[in-house]
Amino acid sequence: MAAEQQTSRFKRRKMVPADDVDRKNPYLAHMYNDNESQHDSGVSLSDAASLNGHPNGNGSNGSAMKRHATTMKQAQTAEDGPHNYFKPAAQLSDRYFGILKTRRGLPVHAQRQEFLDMYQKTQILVFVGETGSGKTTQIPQFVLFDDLPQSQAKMVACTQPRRVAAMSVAQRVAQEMDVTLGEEVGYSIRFEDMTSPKTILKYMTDGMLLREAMNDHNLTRYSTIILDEAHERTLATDILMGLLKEVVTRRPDLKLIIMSATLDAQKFQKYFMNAPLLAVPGRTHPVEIFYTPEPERDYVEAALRTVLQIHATEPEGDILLFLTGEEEIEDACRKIRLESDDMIREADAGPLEVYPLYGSLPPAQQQKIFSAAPAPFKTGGRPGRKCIVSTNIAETSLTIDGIVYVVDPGFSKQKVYNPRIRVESLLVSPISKASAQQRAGRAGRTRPGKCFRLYTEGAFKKELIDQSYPEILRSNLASTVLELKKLGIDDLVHFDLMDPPAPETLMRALEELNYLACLDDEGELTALGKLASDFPLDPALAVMLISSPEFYCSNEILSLTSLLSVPQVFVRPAAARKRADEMKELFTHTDGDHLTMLNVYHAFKSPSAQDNPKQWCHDHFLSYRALQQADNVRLQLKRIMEREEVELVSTPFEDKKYYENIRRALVAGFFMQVAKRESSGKTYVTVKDEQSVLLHPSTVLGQDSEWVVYNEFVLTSKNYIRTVTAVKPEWLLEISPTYYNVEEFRKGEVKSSLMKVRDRANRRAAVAPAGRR
DNA sequence: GCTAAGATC
Repeated sequence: MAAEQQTSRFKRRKMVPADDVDRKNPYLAHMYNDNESQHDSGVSLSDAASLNGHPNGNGSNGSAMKRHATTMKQAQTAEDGPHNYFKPAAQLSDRYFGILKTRRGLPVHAQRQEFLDMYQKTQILVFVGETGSGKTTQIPQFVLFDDLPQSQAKMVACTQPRRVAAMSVAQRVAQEMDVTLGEEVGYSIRFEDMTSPKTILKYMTDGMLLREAMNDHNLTRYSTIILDEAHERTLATDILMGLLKEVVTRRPDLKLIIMSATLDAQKFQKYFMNAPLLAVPGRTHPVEIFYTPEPERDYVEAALRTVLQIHATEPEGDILLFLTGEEEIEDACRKIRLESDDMIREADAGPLEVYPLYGSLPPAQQQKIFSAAPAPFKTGGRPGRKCIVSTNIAETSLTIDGIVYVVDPGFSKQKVYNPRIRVESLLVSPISKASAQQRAGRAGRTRPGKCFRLYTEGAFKKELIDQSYPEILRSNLASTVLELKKLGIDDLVHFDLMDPPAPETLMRALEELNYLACLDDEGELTALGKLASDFPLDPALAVMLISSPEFYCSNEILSLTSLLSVPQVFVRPAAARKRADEMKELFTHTDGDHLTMLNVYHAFKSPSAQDNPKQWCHDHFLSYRALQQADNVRLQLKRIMEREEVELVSTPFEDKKYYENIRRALVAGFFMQVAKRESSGKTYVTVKDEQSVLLHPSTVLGQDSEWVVYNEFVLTSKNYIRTVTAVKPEWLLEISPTYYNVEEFRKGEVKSSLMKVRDRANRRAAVAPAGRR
């Protein structure tokens, strides 16, 4: 059978099981050569009791524990109950003891004493724990029993890159500690603060901790801060690391734990003044890796072929295929379904259920990936299985049990930033070795699995970089620089980041903030800049919002800002493009996409739509989720505006300047994102950078607008500007004279055109009576 | 002729 042959084209390669790796792990050297026996005996209960008093003032159970001098034995005694150590009045439940037994079987538990020894000795600790080690749930609890934050009226914080992780881990740990979620154990994410004055352990997003740091530079509420998943190197984690590196010197009482997957632990150690490192093995099943002997020309085609081969020839087990984006995924799903139907008819294959998975999929659709694989057509027949075709959301954010086969073509969409043309865009790029490993690991969650890499072993070794570049090296840093200024970091150039961005990127950010008048010419934060940093928004959006009362439309700009900070509100399913476009026309404002979006929002908030908003959105091909989210953001921003006394005003809808005012306010924030149509008629050129661009095909704007502001630059098959609205050149000169200092423009169509406009305006001004202007 | 995913007092 052809499929059989093709499978054997994969070169077999045995992957070493995680445990073996760890035995040979040089980071673990310290485990085997020193004084671990000294703690083995532990402190006897009576010894412990003679130490300091119980921090709760209640020694009802466990032994008295001295802060930063406790032992594993003491903690375990306390955990063994019968009373809840952190809630002395409460008796521990049966469920608690059930979970406790499981917890004590986790790999981290075997090294609890070792962890305590290191934690007590050092201010900063790097902790490496692989998947399945239990680090995220257990380490914070180990810390609690030694740090005793309640005795200092402080908390232990544990950051996560994702909201869902912060929520679900907090939920789990509250159960493990037999407390109510939101009391002793809570979480804090945007739009939801699930903590109380009782809280001693708080899981939170890294962005949330960063926001807190802006108002409390020393993070005084915390006695220990744990940065989890630090290897993901999110922008917020990177900045927190730089910040905390300074905070620890100002606050000798603060302890810091950096938790990461193994790969670059030494880098963290080095960065944190050679902090000691503790490594704990994970618990996963071995995954066999296969490579293609030759490079594949068309990775999608190769991926489909591989999936079908697995279905035809491999034993029972579900398949996970990684592709790069929505359209590619939907297309692949369609093709796999077609082919598998043929296989069922012609080759007696088992049933195959195919599910797409990507972030913008409605939650109900996302949930489907967890449904059980289909049963064989008849008992004893060929196994049924499910195949999930996913973006890299399945690499870190979503874990699907039951996956035995992973197909990895080796690509993902990644953000790249080019400071020269100031364009952030998404490009399909090769993944890193670390990502490839993470993907392979998805096959070994429940039992031994196989991973088919659609590239050669040579390519894996030589062409893939070890780690993806951290986000800070791939982003426009305007909002980061503003945050750093607000964090009290004056000297950005010498701020010690783990991977300092290119000087050009920093310069661009400073320049942009200076044009936005958030920083003065000395680089100091202005009043506007301070105010802008209070909003969880990109600087351009924040400035637009803050300026909008001057244009009598802050209510409208508030709505628009919210809409621009959430995913696309227009839905356009491949099967109903025409109807979707017709529906969009109902909202179209011919002057631009911004105004069209605003029309959508107003319609959404109208009583007739609010009657059954979900249905209404469905009928009008709009994303209910996005609009709801926009509503949420709007409320949050509105509260900040009220607090900061930014006026909320509107131009009456009947006023003929209603839309014009909104368009002018757009210019106040986005004057740097303006393009002019070239005389040739089809293409546009961005001002100053002179990039040749096209209007994105989704725009409502015709080709008749000479000047437009755009919300984003997307670099896909061509250079597009997306979400565009027509503006008048005289507004540019009037609203942002510093940026539109025409003399400084490079010679060209933009310059000559703006000069004409300026001269016309000047003539008019000269003629007009002084009092009239 | 449209292409990620995660985050923000």
